[in-house]
Amino acid sequence: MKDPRKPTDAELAILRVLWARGPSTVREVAEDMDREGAYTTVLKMLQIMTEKRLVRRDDSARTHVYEAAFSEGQTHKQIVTDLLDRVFDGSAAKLVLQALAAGKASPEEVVEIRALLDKHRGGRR
Amino acid sequence: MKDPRKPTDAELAILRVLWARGPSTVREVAEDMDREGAYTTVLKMLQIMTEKRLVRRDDSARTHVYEAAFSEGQTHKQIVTDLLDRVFDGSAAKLVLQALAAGKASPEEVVEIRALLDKHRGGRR
DNA sequence: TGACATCTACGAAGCTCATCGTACACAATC
DNA sequence: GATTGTGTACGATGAGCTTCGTAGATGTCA
Repeated sequence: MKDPRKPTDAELAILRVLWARGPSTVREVAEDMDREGAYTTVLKMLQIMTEKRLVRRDDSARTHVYEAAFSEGQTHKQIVTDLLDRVFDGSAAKLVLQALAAGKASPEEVVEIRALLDKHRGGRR
Repeated sequence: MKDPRKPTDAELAILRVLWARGPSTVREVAEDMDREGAYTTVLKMLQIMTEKRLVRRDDSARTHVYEAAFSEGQTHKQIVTDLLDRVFDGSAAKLVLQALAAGKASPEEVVEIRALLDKHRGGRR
């Protein structure tokens, strides 16, 4: 159990549903993931994620209800921090450079990013 | 073999050495990674990475020489693109937001990022 | 040539992830 | 109270990753 907040791909797929739906049962999560016949898979994943403390389980009723233990923002931040350390020598600038170089930023987003920077610099003053 | 350009952690560690050193032998790579008694491990990794086309091998001499198949920039871009799609709904702005929120960006880097943005907008015109 | 160093190849083992089948508990319904 | 539906628990499996030991080929040097 290295870092409890760095979910795998399958875990992330489930977390996405939980973030969107809020506390949910296994059935609800499974149905929100188009996948066929995946009920027990989702159940098992949620059980494992409970052990890992990625989700919280309310098992007071017969049908358990699961809830993400960390917010989407916290998790994303954790993922980025990890990536920064692991791949980009901790340099946020390098990462942003690649994000832009990837050509996935629309002009609107560039404007948005600039606004973020303004806010950030403001906070640093 | 899903995406040949998305290396695992151990692969990345080796690629880092290759990017820094240029074409290298197994021994050279192994020595640049402090790890103890890792010679055959590095060899095996390089063999696997050759199969995956992550590195190129020159086996004309008895001692083979390995070279990264993709540049550091290409690889980083690939990693970021993947992350963007997998985690951030393809939104570069969300990713940058988290990078800044992670608090890993120094004031100097913020300046640097701003310069990048200027350049990027210029390219878009 | 014989001893030794260096190199590649290969297989096995331990691990995590992800998936699914099966078993069993409990509730509702007729 | 037997059947059917819905739920959890758990084990097995297969894939991929990483590590390392061992075997065997090839070069070096006294």
